[in-house]
Parts: sequence; structure tokens; C-alpha cells
Amino acid sequence: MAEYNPKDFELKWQKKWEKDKEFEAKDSSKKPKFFILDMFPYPSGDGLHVGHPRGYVGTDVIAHYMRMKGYNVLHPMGWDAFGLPAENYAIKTGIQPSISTEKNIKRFKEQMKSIGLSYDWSREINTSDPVYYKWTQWLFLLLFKKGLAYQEELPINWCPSCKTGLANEEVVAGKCERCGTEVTKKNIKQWVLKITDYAEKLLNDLDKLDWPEKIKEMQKNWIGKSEGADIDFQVKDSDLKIKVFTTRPDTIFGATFLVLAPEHKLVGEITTPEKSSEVKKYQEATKNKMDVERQLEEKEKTGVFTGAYAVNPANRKEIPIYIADYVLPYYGYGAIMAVPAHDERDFAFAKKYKLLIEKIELDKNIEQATKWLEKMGCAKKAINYKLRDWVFSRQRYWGEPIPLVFCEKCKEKIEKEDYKKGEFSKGELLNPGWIALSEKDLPLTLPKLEKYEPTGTGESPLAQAKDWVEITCPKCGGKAVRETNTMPQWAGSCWYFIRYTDPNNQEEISDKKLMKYWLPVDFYVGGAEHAVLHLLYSRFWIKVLYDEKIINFDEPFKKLITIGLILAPDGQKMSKSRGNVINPDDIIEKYGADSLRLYEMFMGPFDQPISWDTQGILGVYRFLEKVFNLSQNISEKTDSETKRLLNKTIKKVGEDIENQKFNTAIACMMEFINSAEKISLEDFKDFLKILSPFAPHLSEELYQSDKSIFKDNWPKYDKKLIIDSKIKIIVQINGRLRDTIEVESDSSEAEVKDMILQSEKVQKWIQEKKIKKVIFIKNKLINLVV
RNA sequence: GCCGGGGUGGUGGAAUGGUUUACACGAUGGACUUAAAAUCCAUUGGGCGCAAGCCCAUGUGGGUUCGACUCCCACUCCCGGCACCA
Repeated sequence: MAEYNPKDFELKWQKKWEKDKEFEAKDSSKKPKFFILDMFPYPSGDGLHVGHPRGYVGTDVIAHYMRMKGYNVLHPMGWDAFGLPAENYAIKTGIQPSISTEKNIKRFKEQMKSIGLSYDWSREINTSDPVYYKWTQWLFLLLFKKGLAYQEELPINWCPSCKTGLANEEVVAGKCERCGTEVTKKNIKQWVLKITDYAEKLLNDLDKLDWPEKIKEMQKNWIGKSEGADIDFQVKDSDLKIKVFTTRPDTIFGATFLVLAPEHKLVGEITTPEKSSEVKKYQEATKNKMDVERQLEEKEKTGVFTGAYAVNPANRKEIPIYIADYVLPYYGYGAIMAVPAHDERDFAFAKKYKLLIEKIELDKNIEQATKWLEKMGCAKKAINYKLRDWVFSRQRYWGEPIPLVFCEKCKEKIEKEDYKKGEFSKGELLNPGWIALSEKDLPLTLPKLEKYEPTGTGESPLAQAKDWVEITCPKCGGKAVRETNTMPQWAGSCWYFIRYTDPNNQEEISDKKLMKYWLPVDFYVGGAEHAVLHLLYSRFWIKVLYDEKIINFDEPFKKLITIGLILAPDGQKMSKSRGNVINPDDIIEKYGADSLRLYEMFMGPFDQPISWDTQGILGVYRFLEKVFNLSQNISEKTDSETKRLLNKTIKKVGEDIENQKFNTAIACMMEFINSAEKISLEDFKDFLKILSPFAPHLSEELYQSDKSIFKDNWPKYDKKLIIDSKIKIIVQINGRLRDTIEVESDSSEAEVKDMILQSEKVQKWIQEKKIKKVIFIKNKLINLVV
């Protein structure tokens, strides 16, 4: 007799599906569409580990299910291929990032194919491919021209020894990952996108989304809306005003000093000469202990008096102005009115520096206080967000070049206002001298370099490519230089799902009709680590595109599910350095792709983190073996109990897939196989259909048909068959289980009561006692209260 | 500190007001085998008992209910996120 050996047929079916284009989506169809998407991976040099497929198999199960339910399914895959590791690898080996990336992609793709994932590979995209990033650049120009991009001097992590900027991941405990030198900050002109313009929409539209509450909550906190008032404080003996934001304008009478962030722009101007050196020292100290260090520190407040005073507009009292690093430069206006009687932090500061703590009787609520201050002309109702604008440039090589040039001549023209209306875009006027490339010059391709080392000035390695940098201005034909910073990895992933609808289009981001048909994404699956950055940035770009009428939807992902991380058997995160990575290739080699798929789904709830247990695979392998063995033992007719169980299983598996409860769907199929006795070929085929999304290879192999199992419809279950004729009823006395009896289904209360009163067990518990109450639930339970 | 999610056998987990522990792993015993692997059968929360059976158990304490893993209150521990946010 034949034996279950997945190697005999898994590869065969993978090739056949590919040859038959079995899973390619049709751009027009009478069927309803369903766009199901995985977050695309960064193709690292390490290949896939068993954590990756969890999400991929989950979406694959749903994709197959929806196809069999009659949907036209778009299920694509691609590569988020720009990023730092490829660049670092190039520095070490001299190998072009494009070459190492290509190699990695090949490996990832082979691995994915060996799992039998039903991707439509004809739509594969790669963010580092000029055909793709042409449109990332085009989108950036759209934002730029709209005035949503501006330049600002911002600090980056800087290693004084390597003379290079560092990504946050390269800073370990405040030190450079490579050389161990203390990391400092360096100010660099950066491109910044005005995501804050969309803060309110991004916040409100969360309500429309079918996303996990947890993710919505995280975005809400990230956006961090608070309502209050802006209040101006006049600096004493000066024209200067200091603007603060407060959520408690009603406490203004208790404001006994002001505190500015050390980075506040007015600090230099207001500081008195005798305080100047002390203030400068404090500013310098703050600069060098930002971020990591600042957070690690005890919350002991420090600060310095500037020597200046401001006037409290409510009571005209003069109050001192301090600087302190507990006031953050990027929240509100980087300045607060300190109310020590009402705020713990202000209280601690006031105590330490012996400042006035004034208790106040609140005679106004927030609303009234704001109105009163507005009337006096010193305050305005205001809303503040924690959300900050998005720093969009990177001093890196391996990313999309920013398609802008800097032209001195155009800058002068704009500054002298010597230009015609419409000559410059909004973005060009906002950033004098910066000129957008014209659309026909896109893509602006990344030049190949010989050396990828940092420049030592903090500029991108691209600055070394003189031929590339020095060009003529597309506006005036004068001398100009290119922007040498590149875009962050998020740029390509902000909009990639759009490109799947029309991946080879040279004229447009995607055909309008195709976008209208396929978008938005119906079902999106990925790691919760992208809760704020990727998912928020993407929502932002989509809202801009919607406002520009390029697309007709304003949220990219209707439904989102997050996957739980797969941990190594030791409960730790899998990583090369820990040496605990489990490679799916080994699992497939030993047990086959179907077992890998099934185990990934069976381990536990889809959205919960879980440790890998290679032993556990045996269970699903044995199950598949039993399915195979049953196929070798088909009967003429299915016995009635098996028939009933099959119908129940069809119902349960369908419902479980729709709720992403893959583990219980599999458990239910196991129960069926464990107790199936006689089964006809027709019924066995129905079972194969519900198994096929999970174990496509074995299901196809056993299906015995001239067309693919996936061309067939999902089986229907017979409602009548699901009801058992005899039903076990739970018998309780005073709510405690004392017996169970079998009755005809739908037996009435009286019938059941008569039956159980004859039972010895029940009599024993009732004895002489009187039955006070009977609780009866049809087909389930009877409870006598005595 | 704040927000979110959790605590069920030796292990992963199932059950969202009605038989706690489905399904699976592991373990123990048995069959087959020269032997091992594989496979098959049985047992597998704890306690008492020869047995029928009874009692106890879903982090802790209380409450609601005929009946609570499930709902409510308080506490506790674990995991994830955010955090000097004015």
C-alpha cells in the first residue's frame, strides 16, 4: 500500500500551479474582488526563518478560502528592498547593494515557493527597482509641490569618531555600535513632511477601521491630541513674547514662573549677560544627553535661571524665566507656564530652586477661564498634538534619491520676488532655491558608487558622486546641485499596495480603472511592530492622494490583523546572534511543506506570540498521514455518523477561517479524521476541499480530478444533518452535574423531567426534598432546584 | 506612572453564562519486533476509596446567578506599548 510521502508530489504541484497561472488575479471579473495582503518583507541576507510564514500561511488560507467562495482574489508579494544592512554589507565587501539585494530576493522567493504560497508572482514588486521608485519619487514631488515638504535643521545621532550619522538601531546604550564612542547630536538640514496637517483626520478616521483596538489605541496615543489654550507671556522690559500651550488655563493665577526648553529659540535673546555662561553650559550639557540618556536618568529636575522675567497676564505679576530639560523642545512651543501648586513636575522644580508655590482657589472652569483670557487678549483656545512632522531624509546611499536640485539663481529670484505667477510651485516658494525635477526626468536613478563609506561631513555617500551631483537647473538652466540625501525605508512601503494593481505601468502610478476596481486593501496582515510608523505614514500618504483626487478612498487598509511573533523554543526572540533560528527549509525537508503550513496555523491563536516546538510538528504530520491513509480506504457509501460529523466539520472550518481561528479549524478536522469510519469518494473530496487551504499539496494530490481543487467551490453543509437525532442532556441538581441522559432531539421540558425523575442517581439526590424550580434549556440541560 | 492584553493539566492550548481541560505534544503501560524506530491500543488535573462514587481545582479574595474560566468589585503577578506631553 502507498505511503504518505510529501516529497513525491509537493514540488510537482507547485510547478503545475505556476505553469497553469492558477493563482493569478484577473483584472476584470464578474466575481466580487478581494485584496488580501501581507506586509512585504525586507529581503535580508539570512533568508526566511519559521516566524515569517506564520502570517504568509494565514493570508494564504484566507486567499484560498475566498477563491473557493467565489471571489476574484488579489494576493501579491514583493520586496521592501532598500535599507541599511545592504549598504553596510557593501561597505564591508564592495558588493553593489543592488546585487546583494537581488541575490537575497531570489532566495526569499525560492523559500516562499517551497511553502506552496499562492501568490500572484506576475505582480511582484521591488522598492529598489527604478521602475518602482520612479513613482515613489513622483509621489514625493506631489507632496513637495503641495507644500507638504519643508527643510528644517534637526539633530541626528552623530559618532564623532566614525564621523558618520547613525540610525537609532546603531546607537546602543548611547554609544556607537561599531566603535563604542559616545554618540552626540549634530544638526543637519533635513527634509520634513507635514504629517501634522493631517493629525485630525488621522485621528478621527480611526473610527472607520476594522483594526485591533490595541493598534488604534497606539495610533491615538501617538497622535496625542490635547485641548487647551495658547497663552502669551510678555517678557519684561522687552517686545518679546513667549507663547506657551496649557491644558489648564484655569490655573493661570498659580503660574509663578516660566520654563523654556534649553533648545528654545528665544533663550539667547532673553538671557541676561551675567547668566549667559551658565545658560550656555546647561544648553551644551542637554545637547549631549538627549534621547536615551535623558530617559535613563532619574527624574531629578535640573535647570538654570535666565535672569529674565515675564509678566503673568492674569495678575500682572513678574515671574522668573528658567530653562530646564524637563520641558521638551518639540511639544507645544517648547515652553510652559509652571503651576507648582497643580503640577507635580513643576512642584518638584519649584521646591528644588526655592520658587514661589502659590495655592489658588479655582473660581473658573477651563472653558470659562479660556474665554476670560481670550477677552483680555492674551490667550487663544488651542489644540495640540504629540505627533511631530516626519523627518524624511537619510544621509544614506541605499534609498530613493530625492528628486530635487538646489539652484542659487532661482533662490535669488524667489527672494527678490522677481518671478511670474505659476512659475514656481508652492513647495518651491516654501523652500527657496529647491527646484523639483520634471516628471519626465523620473526615475532619478541611484548612481553606482565604488565606495559607500560615509563622507565624514554627515552628508550622504552620494555627495561623492560629483558627476551626478552637479547638473543644470531644470527651471532656469543655471548651475545647480542635486539633493544627496535619500528617502527613508518607509517611503517605498507607504504606497506599495497600490502598485500591485498595475505593477508595470510606465505612464501612471497605476491605471485609474484598476485602482478603482482593486483598492483599497480588504485584508492586511502583519506584525504589530508597525502599529504606528508604517501604518500611520501610509494612511497619511493615502489621505494626500485622496485630496489630490488620484484615488477614491481615504483609508488604505479596511481590515487589519496583527500576527503574534514566533519565538525560538527557548522563549527568546529568534536571532542569528543567539543561534536559535529555525529554518523552514529544514522542516520542509523533513516533514514537507503541508506539515509546516499546518503546524504554523495549529500552534496557537494567530495573534498571540508563541514558542516554536519542533516536536509539535509530529502531531500535524501524523494527521496528514491519516488523511492519506483514509484516501487508500474509500468506501461505497458514507456511514451516517461520519456524514453528520463531516457536515459539522465543514460548518466549523468555514466559520473558523472567517474568524482567523485557524488552530481550532485544524483541531476540528483532526477530530473528524480520528473518528471517520466509512467514507465515499464524493464525501472525502468535500473534506479535501476544506483541508486544501491549509494543506494544498496533499489535497490536490488526493483530489483526483482533471482540474485544480481550487477551481471548485467551497462545500456547503446540510443544516438538517448537523442536528443529532439523539442528544445528551446535562442533568443538574442545584446547578451541579449529577447525571447525563440521552433523549430525542427537541424533547420538551415535561418529557425530559419525567425521564430524569426515573433515574436512580437523580432520586438519590432529590430524596424527600421538594422541587422548587426547574431550569430547562432545550437540547442542552435540565437543572432541578430542590 | 498611564494605556492595552493576559493568568486554565507536565507543555502548547480549547471552552465567552450550562459536562473545565477539545485538539496536539510529552509521559507511563501494553501489542508488534531479534532489537530499535515507526505504528496501534490503554492511561494521563489533584485528593479519598476495593469499588460504585464523592470532594477539590481555571492567579487571590469577595459578589451577582439555579449555575461563573466566562459577568461585577478589589487585589496580585506576567507580557506588550507609551512615558518629564505642559
